[in-house]
Amino acid sequence: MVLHRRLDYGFNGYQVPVVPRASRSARGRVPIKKKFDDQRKRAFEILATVAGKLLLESEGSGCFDSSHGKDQDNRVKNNNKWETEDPGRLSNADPCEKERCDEKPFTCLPRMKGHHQSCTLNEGSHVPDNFGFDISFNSGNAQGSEKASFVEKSAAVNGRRACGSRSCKVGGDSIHGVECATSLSTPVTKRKIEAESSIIRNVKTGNVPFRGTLNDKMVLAREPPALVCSQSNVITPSFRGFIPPGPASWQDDTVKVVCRDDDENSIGCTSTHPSTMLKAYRPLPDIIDRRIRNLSASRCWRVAPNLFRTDKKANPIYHKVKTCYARQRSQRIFSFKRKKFLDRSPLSKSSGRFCCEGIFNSPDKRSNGDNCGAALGGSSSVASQQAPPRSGDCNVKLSIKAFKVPELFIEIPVTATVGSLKRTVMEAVTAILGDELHVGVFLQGKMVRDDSKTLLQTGISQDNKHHSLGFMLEPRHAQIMPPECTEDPPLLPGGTSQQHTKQTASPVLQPGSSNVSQVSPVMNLSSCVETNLGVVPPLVDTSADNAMPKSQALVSVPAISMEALAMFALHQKPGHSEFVQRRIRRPFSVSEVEALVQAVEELGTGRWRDVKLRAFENANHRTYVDLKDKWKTLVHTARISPQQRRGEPVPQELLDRVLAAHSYWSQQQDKHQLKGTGLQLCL
DNA sequence: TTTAGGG
DNA sequence: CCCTAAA
Repeated sequence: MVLHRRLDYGFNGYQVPVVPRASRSARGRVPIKKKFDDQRKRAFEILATVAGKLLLESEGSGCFDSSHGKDQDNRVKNNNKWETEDPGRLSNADPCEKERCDEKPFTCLPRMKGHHQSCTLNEGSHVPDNFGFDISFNSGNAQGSEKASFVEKSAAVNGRRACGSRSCKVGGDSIHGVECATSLSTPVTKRKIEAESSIIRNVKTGNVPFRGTLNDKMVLAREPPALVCSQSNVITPSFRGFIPPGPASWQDDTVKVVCRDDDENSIGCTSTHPSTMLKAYRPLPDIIDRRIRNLSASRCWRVAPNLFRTDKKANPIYHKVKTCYARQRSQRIFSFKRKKFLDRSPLSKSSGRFCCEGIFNSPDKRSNGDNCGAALGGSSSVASQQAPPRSGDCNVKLSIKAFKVPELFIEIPVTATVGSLKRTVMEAVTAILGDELHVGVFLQGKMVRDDSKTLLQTGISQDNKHHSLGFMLEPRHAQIMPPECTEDPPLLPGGTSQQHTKQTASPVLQPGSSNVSQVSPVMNLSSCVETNLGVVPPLVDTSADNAMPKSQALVSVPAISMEALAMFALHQKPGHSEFVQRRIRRPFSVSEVEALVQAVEELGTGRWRDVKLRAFENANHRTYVDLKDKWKTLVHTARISPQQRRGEPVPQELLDRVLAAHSYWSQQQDKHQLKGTGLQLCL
């Protein structure tokens, strides 16, 4: 019996504009211990950093445009203007830029109360301290408070305040500054990214002036990437002039949306649900921004040291940042818990690879030598821009305009809210991006699988083919293991299946729905299977305290699944132990709650280890501390009014049992205490 | 390591 | 969920 008519949305790729952000290394001092809100944010950060670096490197000497600040002072002044969100700044800016912003192209996300903030990087100028990168999606209509909060992020530029949330342009791409990074006097061309990884180690800074092509890119950027339901493949932005005549794979700024329902199991069969998809698409920037915002928020103190060189009076933000710094500092003792982290972090124990390290810095042949550097130094997906090879220098200059993200399938009940849909899409994308990323290269629509081939052999080095070179982000183990998309393995004791059934019947977007995503033939990604075989990717050591799949590209609706997927998207580079990651939030399902209640009823409170062993022995992601915490919240939940409860509703019956068990065991505890006291008194 | 409790 | 004192 079909409880829900489900809609399957296949997102045949997202455009992930490459937006640079600051490199950790350039930031100078890194906090001894820094906890990130979650791994996904870290993944985004990494991605953004990498991508942005690539772009920067490729664009070569991209620096701040002199028109926006011929010297530092002017630039800072401009920064101040940005900070005050003076839209009039645009009047002084490149007309194209203004136009671009007015038309809300994807590269010009509304930020900070709707004002686009951008500047242009040009050769010869410098990157301010808080020049940063982040990722934004191709939605020009991101709204709301998420953006505004960027205003809160501030940083110092060479001792002067500057808004940490600016948008700049690099070769047509927007750069949303998030935080402090390099020294002001550090030209872009000098900036390397050794800190994050050695990705660009071999990159030769492409000294390709992009001015000449800037407008071309702008033309491209001008068109909002409306979600167009078409049969075309995903398209990353490309130069119009370079659009290959070939099959739909290079249509402009379109994102294929494949919509399915239960009657259409055929992968290739697509229908269109434009309105729905547009809605579904929109939340992405919000999410991303939230991630970035949180990220920057979590780090706002990191830039503080620079601020101490500033003049308080002249820089109100100084206080804000300093306050933030002080507060965080007071809250956290920056003790470094690397060991703890390593012990707990699955991936850190395993591959320990940086997200893209395997791509750019792996020992294999896929990226070594100048070819790698060249390709990366300018890696260009779509908006490739190639300088004529100089004699004796056959480097390929590329510029990654955007990454293609693997196709994504979502199944969601028709009864789900739009908000659920948004969240689902977001989480799916997040999960993908949060995974251990692998960069796929496709040339003229075909994936280049042979990593050992040289660019020359592959044809990438040929000018006339450059336009069809693309980069795609794909989960590292996408081809290796079939990801699970079901809820956490039914690790609960007997009776779980019924609970799951109960859960499935819930109209709420429920994890237990056992959604099975469909295989994406395009991406060659495995489908989710309703098994708990625990297939282990060869590259990942699961001896750590988890048995969860680590790589999923296709994601089904369950939020928990999404969380689970993202959970292991931890890209930890050995030695970068400051990246202490917070575990992903994984709300307890009703069945888990039931199992917990049952165990506590039997064992009592205060025996969390036993509870764990009894009811969650195989749920490696649930520690006894987690169970204890959950019980605590359950008790609290049971005591508050149903209106005040949030999250997935717990059946009242369970909550009653919680209260009963809690009071009972509390009594028992009291009795024991009294007993002990009495004994002591007697003695 | 586990418990307990604050954040 | 995190952190940590205390057992």
